[in-house]
Amino acid sequence: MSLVVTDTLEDERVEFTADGDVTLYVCGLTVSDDPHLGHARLWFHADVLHRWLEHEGYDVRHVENVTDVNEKITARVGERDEWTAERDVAETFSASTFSAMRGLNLLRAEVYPRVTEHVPEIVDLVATLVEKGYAYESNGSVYFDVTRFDDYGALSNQNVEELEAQGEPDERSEKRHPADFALWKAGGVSETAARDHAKHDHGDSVPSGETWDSPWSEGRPGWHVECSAMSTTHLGDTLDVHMGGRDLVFPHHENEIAQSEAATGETFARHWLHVGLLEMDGEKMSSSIGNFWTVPDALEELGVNVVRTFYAGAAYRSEQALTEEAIAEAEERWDRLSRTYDRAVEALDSVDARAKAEDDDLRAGVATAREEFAAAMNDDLNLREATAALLELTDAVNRHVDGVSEGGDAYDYRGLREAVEAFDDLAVGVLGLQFKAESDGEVGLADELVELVVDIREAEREAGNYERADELRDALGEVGVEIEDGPEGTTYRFA
RNA sequence: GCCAAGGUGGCAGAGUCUGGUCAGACGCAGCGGCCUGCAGAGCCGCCCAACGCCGGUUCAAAUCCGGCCCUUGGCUCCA
Repeated sequence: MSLVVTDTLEDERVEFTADGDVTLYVCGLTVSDDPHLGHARLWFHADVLHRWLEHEGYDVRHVENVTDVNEKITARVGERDEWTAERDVAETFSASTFSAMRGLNLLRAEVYPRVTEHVPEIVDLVATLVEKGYAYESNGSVYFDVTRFDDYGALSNQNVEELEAQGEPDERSEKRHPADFALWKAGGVSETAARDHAKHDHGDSVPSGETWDSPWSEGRPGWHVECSAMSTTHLGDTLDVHMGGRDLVFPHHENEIAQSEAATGETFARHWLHVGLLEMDGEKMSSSIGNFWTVPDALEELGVNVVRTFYAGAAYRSEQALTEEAIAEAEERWDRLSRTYDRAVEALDSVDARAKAEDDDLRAGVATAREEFAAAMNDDLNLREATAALLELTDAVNRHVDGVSEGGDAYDYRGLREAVEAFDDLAVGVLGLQFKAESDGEVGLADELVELVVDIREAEREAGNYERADELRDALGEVGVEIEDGPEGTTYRFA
């Protein structure tokens, strides 16, 4: 079975095609602030695509840029004492971005290129475009001439004639066509821009940011050209997949196509995948609107597994609303998966590998879950359906374990092992969830103490002192230990 | 105004390309049962109910065509 994806350029579902190696470029972050859950949504879906392609036998070369040259970054210079230059601000938020990515359990990309390290490549690309007649210099700045590129607007279905002006008012007079966009801008960040984007008062010393030498002027690279230069540098002229947020379709990605294809004459990207925006209170989550949850805060409050389960609840191409209900649902789904995984591992630990009992329901459940998971993933990465396949497997596992503890047949060692392998392969390997259960049999001090309390409570229960027993259960609950009384005694787990 | 993505049961979310075989699966919320000292977890069952609106094509439309309404995004920095 092959993977079908929704391609923005083709405007429809298309079969994913690539040879054994897949080049994946993700339009990354401008490091001017802590990343929020909207950014993380793109990362998550790129990560799951990466994981699924590897699962299906592809070698994935994943590159994600870090935009560390931007007027919003410059605008924050001086906000803290240690931020004396644009690079200081960028460094702070690059660090917080990478830390957030680790916290989200994202597979590492091969390279995280930065604009500051690719200025020569950017200048070369701009020079090529000028030589080929696709760009022109004006007052030391260089603009892309959209009228020279026939397919301009194909990605976003825009008509060049109807486009409004791109860029700041002061640069419009330098352009031949209002839709032309900057490849290189002479000089530093304008005082207006630095003041507009600032979160503090600059007073008299307004930062203008770093500038670089070029054939046209001492200046700064345009935003769109960075991605073209960096993706080509690391992944070649044609990308297999280019991913980004839906809000970047126009003008950013449209401009990338124009620059790259004008320069190389090759198709820039075979597949364009756009991730829908995360909404909060009916509008998109955005730093500039202020309705955002930072990744560190969300991880602290919900944990990586709930966050990832939440994202898996909606298709990448759709919008997704972040609501209390949606989070509660994700918590329930995750708890259910993780409890069942723990039960399966525990049962597995308690049986002899030579155990011969067979539970056809369990074994069929594993096979079905694997088939349905794969079918869902190949159907345009339908993660909710894929998760549903795993949740159906939890039913089969629970039925089996319940059946045994209620006096039925013995455990089906092989069936349980296959179930745990399926969870490890799919939930852990593809969805990037992390189960806590370890079957190493080690007992730590915490376990011994909890068992001590559980024993005391058990004695109270036997003596009929339920009030006292409930107090102990509540007390354990407060320190994060869940107690469950079952047919075969009391079990506990660290929540 | 122009461009794009959507509008399906209480919520969430498939199906729309390839008209009929599914308005399906999973989950949340709700209801009942088993189990239980209670709770939780787990299992089983229920949930009469929904295809934004108006036309058209067709033996047949959630699915195709036309018009309209609404939501979100883009057209300025934006994942």
